[in-house]
Amino acid sequence: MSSKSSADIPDIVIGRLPLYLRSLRHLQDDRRRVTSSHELGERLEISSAQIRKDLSHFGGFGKQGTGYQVEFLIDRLEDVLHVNKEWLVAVVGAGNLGSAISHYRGFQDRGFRIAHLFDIHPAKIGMRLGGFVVLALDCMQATIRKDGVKIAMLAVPAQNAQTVADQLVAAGIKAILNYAPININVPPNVQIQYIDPVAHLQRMTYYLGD
Amino acid sequence: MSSKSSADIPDIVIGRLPLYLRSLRHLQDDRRRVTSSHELGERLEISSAQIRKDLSHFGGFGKQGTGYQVEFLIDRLEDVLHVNKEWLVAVVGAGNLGSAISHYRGFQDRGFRIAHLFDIHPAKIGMRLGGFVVLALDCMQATIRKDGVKIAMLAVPAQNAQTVADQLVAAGIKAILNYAPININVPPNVQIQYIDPVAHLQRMTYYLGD
DNA sequence: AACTGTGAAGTTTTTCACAGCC
DNA sequence: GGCTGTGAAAAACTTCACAGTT
Repeated sequence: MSSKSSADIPDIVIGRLPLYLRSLRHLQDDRRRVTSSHELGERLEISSAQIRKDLSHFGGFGKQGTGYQVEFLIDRLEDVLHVNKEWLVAVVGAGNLGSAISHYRGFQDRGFRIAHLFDIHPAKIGMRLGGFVVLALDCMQATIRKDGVKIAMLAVPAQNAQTVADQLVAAGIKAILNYAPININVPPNVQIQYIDPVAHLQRMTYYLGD
Repeated sequence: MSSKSSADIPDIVIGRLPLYLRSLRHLQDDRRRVTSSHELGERLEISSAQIRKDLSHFGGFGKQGTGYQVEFLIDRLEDVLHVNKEWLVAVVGAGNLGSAISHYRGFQDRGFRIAHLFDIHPAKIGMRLGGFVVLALDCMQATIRKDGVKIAMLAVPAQNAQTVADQLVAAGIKAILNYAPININVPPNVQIQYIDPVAHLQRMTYYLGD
């Protein structure tokens, strides 16, 4: 019933919280004030018991007989995930992907603001992309350290990903979202997550047959 | 020891196979002929026992005392995942994201070829993007059906995602990779996977603290 | 009547540990 | 000696089912 220390809570539970938060926002956009584990579960194709158990790790957010207040639950989940403030994010790589990331509006309203965009190619440095001036990789470490940026998105070619990640870690980055299709080693106190569209496609073709 | 019918194999195992395949390709790029569950496990931060058990679902691919032949294992995993052929993929949405997807070179060598790029905006139709001419959404269903495309990447705004997904399913699409940050309903015989960078970021900020 | 929070039960997934082979 | 493949054991995760609350 009471909240526990963060080490107790399974990572798989943490991974679902952003999905709950996302669905709750959609409910809120539809002017809904109250919801239930059953309704959320239907939207997300997750069992209602699962949702109740996940949320119960952090305290009793619902009311028996009533359900969950949408706004209240959003606030609580934002607290838990530490997105009740705005995080600065550095983007490394100003190719097509880095450019798309820089133009994407969807980070801002969910707790993340792009602070800088870096690239190694002299031809790109100084260009404007998505409202950012492309900065040289040479000033990356100093800039990240100066502004206290803790999160980076890595959109460089696979062959450079480890080197750049090492520089990011040295500059004080604590979380990396890696778009390069390669595994990267980081110290245990640094978070890493991967985005590999092809891995998702291959997972689906397994079920498609020949 | 012998391979089993696909229904027996846990989806979580299938989800790891693309990662094994990706690592094996990197080993192959480094001219390595042989590897082991231990080496793969170190690179992927997965236990060696896990890798052996996963692979054993599909038959005995390794040799005791020796390990796994890199090329042989790549071929076997490509067979299992059905990426031993080239799949055609339709991209819907020619905004920044659709544009980045269309320019990305990394789909081709891993079994996927972009066949078409669709958008609804008259201003974009006819433009060249990443080697593709943007086609009107009106001709999407006919084009997909004509070419027998089975896979689509959805890169449209969240508010349009469900509608477009319904059209894709009606046109015969069997797998959707959805980049829109919203849950979508599809029939049970259609595969769906999600890419939501913000969900990954929020998962990491949980561990970053305030 | 409707819904949460939660122990207990059930299921899935991972790890262990070792026989068997190169 | 080094490695796989695999039953058995352990751990993790999900679902059940219901007491308790609104």
